[in-house]
Amino acid sequence: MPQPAGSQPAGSRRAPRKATGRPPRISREEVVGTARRIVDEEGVERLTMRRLATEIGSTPMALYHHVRDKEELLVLLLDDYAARTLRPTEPPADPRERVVTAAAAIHGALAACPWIVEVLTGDSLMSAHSLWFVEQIVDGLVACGLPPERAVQGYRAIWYYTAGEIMVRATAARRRPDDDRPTHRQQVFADLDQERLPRLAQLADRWAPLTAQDTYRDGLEALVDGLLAAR
Amino acid sequence: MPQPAGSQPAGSRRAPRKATGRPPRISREEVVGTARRIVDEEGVERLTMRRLATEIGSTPMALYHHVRDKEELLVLLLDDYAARTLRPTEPPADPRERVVTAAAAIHGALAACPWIVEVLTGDSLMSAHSLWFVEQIVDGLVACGLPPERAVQGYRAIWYYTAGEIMVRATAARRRPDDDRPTHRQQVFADLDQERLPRLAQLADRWAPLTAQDTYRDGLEALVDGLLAAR
DNA sequence: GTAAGTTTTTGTACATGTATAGAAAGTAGC
DNA sequence: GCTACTTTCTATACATGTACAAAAACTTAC
Repeated sequence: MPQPAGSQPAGSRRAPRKATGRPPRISREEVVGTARRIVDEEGVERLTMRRLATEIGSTPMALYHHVRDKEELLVLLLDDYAARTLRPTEPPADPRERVVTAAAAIHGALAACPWIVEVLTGDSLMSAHSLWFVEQIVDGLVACGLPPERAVQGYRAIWYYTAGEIMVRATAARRRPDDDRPTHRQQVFADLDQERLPRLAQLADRWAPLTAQDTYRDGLEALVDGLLAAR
Repeated sequence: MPQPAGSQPAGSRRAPRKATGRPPRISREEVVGTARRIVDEEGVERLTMRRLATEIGSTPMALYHHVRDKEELLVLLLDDYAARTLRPTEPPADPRERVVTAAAAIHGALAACPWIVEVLTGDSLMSAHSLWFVEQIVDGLVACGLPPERAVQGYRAIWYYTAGEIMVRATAARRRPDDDRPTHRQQVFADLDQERLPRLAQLADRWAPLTAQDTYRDGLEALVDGLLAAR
């Protein structure tokens, strides 16, 4: 089982006895750093394992001793990105405001980083560098009077909402520009059954501009208010 | 420009003059139907274009005259699935209940269909067969007193929340069973900074069971209540 | 009949992620 | 020195989606 290097056996902190085995020529940091440069300069779609290997001066399969697979590499990139952009700020005094502000901060960071959808998994947000914001959300909900279990549930709801918004947004943006075929939505709205779906038919022409608006914050506040209202 | 066959020129309804060009040996329906069978029997990961082609008795590239690419094929599959499982039912009288019921119906159908995450795009839900439920949601929100624009916003928020939940759920389930490395979450929770993140540290051991619970409906109701509360 | 035009099908080729096997480069024990 | 062991790296191979070009099978115009 190839142990993904990087974290040396945490047991013996001192006495760093000489490592055994062939000495590495590349490091995980070098892999992630170079990958970051490629993504920054040319976009995530140009990041291939072969490209990354030649850029580093190695071979594709050598990378796999430092990252488990490409997905893990992308998660590391996301974490790296979060570490650089998500800076804790002075939290507002009002606990509800603390929740909203922290969620909006996470959302803003992710929205500015359009390629993450490929890694937007359940655990993605749990990177060490975003935990402070999670803490703000959970703690804010508790401070508003929710019992801890409900606060965790509330955090999860907020995360679902946030991740879903990011995903839909990114998918819409990923549309190839030279894609001249009509959108699925356009297609469907074209022949609406006025009898069966009167409300949608009535809103058909206003649908596109309405869905183009950024209403993340409105929905977020509604969700938080709903969570805080005792049921 | 290869016109994706299937919809013949809608202009001349009558006088179905003989089609020109080489007559097709396979149809879009056959492609989708066979794909559905493969997915049903062996799972979506076994659905490859080559496999599908040989199953039909054709060649991989021939498929591309009936579907634009594999993603479109998956969207067609999802639509087909929705058509079979999403049956309109008698909507509740209470408009708020109508909203919640319709959203839960969509969520239930998607949750039972674990492979859709690969297609869970912005437009995916806009398939013709799910529009009735969208109508229920929008109409219910309007009936609760929201102006139409706010109702559309509300529908979008509900969809973000729902899609996010499905995505996170599916990603968690996709974990390969023989994956013995610790989850990212476990990793992170292992060394929590008690000083900086007291709330999370306090909840660390309860986190896993809490996030295993299905709380979709609670969050949905909170969201709907928040949307309905005039701000 | 033949020629032109259109649509579908086929064959070949490429880029990609990554599995697998073995070579290379070091340390420790003798 | 030599052998055993460990870790890292290299070479080769495969499955996949799909781009591209050419062939095949029709209809229509002459």
